Amino acid sequence: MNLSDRKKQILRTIVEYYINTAEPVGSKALSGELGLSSATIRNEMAELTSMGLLEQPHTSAGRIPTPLGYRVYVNELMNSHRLSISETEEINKTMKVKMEQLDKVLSDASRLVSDLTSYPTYALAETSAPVTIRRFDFISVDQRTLIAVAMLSNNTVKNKLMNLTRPIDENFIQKLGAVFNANFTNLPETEMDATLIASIERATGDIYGIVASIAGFAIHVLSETVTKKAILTGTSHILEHPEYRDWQKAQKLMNYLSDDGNVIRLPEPDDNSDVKILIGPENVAEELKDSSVVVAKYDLGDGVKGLLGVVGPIRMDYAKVAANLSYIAQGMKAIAEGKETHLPVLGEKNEE
Amino acid sequence: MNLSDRKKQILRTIVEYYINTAEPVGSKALSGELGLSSATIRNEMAELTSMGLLEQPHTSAGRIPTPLGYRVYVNELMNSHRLSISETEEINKTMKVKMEQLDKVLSDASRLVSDLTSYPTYALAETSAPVTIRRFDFISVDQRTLIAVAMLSNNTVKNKLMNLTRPIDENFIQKLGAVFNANFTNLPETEMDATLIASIERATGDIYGIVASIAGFAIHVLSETVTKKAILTGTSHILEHPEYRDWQKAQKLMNYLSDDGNVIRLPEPDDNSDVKILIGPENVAEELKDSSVVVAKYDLGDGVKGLLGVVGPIRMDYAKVAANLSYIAQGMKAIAEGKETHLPVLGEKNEE
DNA sequence: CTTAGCACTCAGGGCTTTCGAGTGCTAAGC
DNA sequence: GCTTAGCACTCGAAAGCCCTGAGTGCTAAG
Repeated sequence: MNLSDRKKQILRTIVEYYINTAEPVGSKALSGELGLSSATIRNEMAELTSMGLLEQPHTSAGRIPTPLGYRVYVNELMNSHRLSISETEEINKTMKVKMEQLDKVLSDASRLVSDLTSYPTYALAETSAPVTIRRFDFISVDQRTLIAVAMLSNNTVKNKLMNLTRPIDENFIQKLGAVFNANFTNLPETEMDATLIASIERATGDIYGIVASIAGFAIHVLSETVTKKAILTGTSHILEHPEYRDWQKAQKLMNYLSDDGNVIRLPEPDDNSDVKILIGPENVAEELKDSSVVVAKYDLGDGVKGLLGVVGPIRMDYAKVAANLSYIAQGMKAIAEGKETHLPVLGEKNEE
Repeated sequence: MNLSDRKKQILRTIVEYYINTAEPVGSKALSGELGLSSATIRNEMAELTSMGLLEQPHTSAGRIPTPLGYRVYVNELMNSHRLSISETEEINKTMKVKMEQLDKVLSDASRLVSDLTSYPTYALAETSAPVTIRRFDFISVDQRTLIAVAMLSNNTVKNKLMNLTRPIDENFIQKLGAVFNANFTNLPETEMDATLIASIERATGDIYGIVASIAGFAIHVLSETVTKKAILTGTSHILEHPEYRDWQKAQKLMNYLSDDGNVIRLPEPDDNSDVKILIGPENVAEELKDSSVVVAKYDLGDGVKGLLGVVGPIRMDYAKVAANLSYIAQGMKAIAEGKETHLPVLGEKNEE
């Protein structure tokens, strides 16, 4: 998109003005800001309108950006928002709380973003590398109770308590361990089939019916780790934005988001960028055509990756949201590792 | 509250009419239903109004129940809603899906209720009996990695993977197990103090700094099990109800509910009843003064108890909500035990 | 005690008017 | 040739107004 510098400046000013006020921007308002007469600006605006970057809600109103206008803004004009000292300090302070499990990391990060941006925020996690069981251990609690512990290739540990119908003997437990570790480890879920399980039953001489339970546990564990996890926070924020004052619109969006499946299917940033921005109609889902999505990816190591995303009106403060998202996505790894977070404090004080 | 039979009937009819339509009820509408002239009904309504059971939104409108009116209705007039065959069948069908963890039981039950009632629904779980650690096990994964497994008195098992700075030797692991099981089991969290931990460090001759980590893990585990868990589903339903068309009201309520702490502090049914109903101003929280809460309690055994609650407008179908809640609360135990749920199919087909 | 009749009230919907922000166009100025 | 002042025009939003009709309380007759 080839625009004169002045057109660029006008477009940028309009987008930013509109992001803040949610009111169509008229030529007079800009003339003060840019040192040009309103007439001149009207001429420029007319051209931007015919180029499809601006539109008028009705004849006698100011201009608002079209989705294409936002796209040009985001691609070419947006100053990357520099987090102010107070912003980074707030983030760091909140992050410092040491977090323990993945669940908590996700929900805390998501809450943090949604508090900072006033938009609903989702966090997704998935373990990308195919997980296998690296090792089994069996611990007898008492004569009729056994704990099966599975250690996974991604360094997480799962366990299950099993109740037996008759007393079990210690030798058998040893044998269970030996056989399972020899034959049932490092397998993808698909190879844990009935034949294999039957052969293990024979090898151990299982008379408790426990082998089948353990195999079931193993399969369950693997299937569970593949599942993506979604967390959603701050949906009620959308009610603050005038574009969702119509309760049906708000509800449509909230319903869409409250189904984890939908959230999981949202797109992710390309390999070479860390934030992706989808503006209004660029979204594939019908329910999101009137909204925008900003999404960042993070990597916690150990094969755990995920997305952190924000959903809001098309009139969204893309610069600020993108800055916050990528800063926090970046910090999540430190958090997950339980380190005291110590992200660099960025930027100087922003324009305000 | 002493009312003539006719007054009772009129009050009941008004409440039920208003629950369905959300429109003030006039004397004419009732005269058809009750076989009395509108003038007579007006006289009765005037009296009910002066008794504080009904009110008029404005002079020329019909009557709506006051919170006190609802209270009388709930206490004395409400037919307990009999779930229709199709209703119970739907519930049973949905419940039959076998659920695995507490988390899932809660969120499924909560979703089920919110789908059935179209109100936001919360589910709380808490383990009431103080939990202790019954037993520790330590499994070495490799030279520098150790899994600590804690088995709790409520038959759940927790574990944590620990990384060591230097290779560990098998004898030391044995010793760890012996010492921890002898000195650190069956203790409340409060007794796991620094003195005790120091003495264990001495007894094991810990040179890895691992004792402190294990103790930390144990304390964390215990503190976590005491924590109440809250799940919230279907908040967007409130937008469907005309009393929350004003976005600020909707947001006030949603915000209040989205803070787990608030939800946890909601009241619970008295010992002798299984459902509690709080009508509008009867709620202590300012944010709930315009809403009603219906809450049922359940008991999953193993010391896990909880609440299942619905929040909605004061004009709520108390009978139906209470019936659904208590039916499902009753069924949760079966679900949690992984049984095929087989609740009795209740009632005959309802009035409609 | 019930009911028909009647005058009265008042919120809500529809219609009109007014107001003003903003526009495009034209003509004058630098 | 670009910029700007001026002007007529457009049209949504807000305000005012009227009308309608549902619902009321009261009274008097059955």
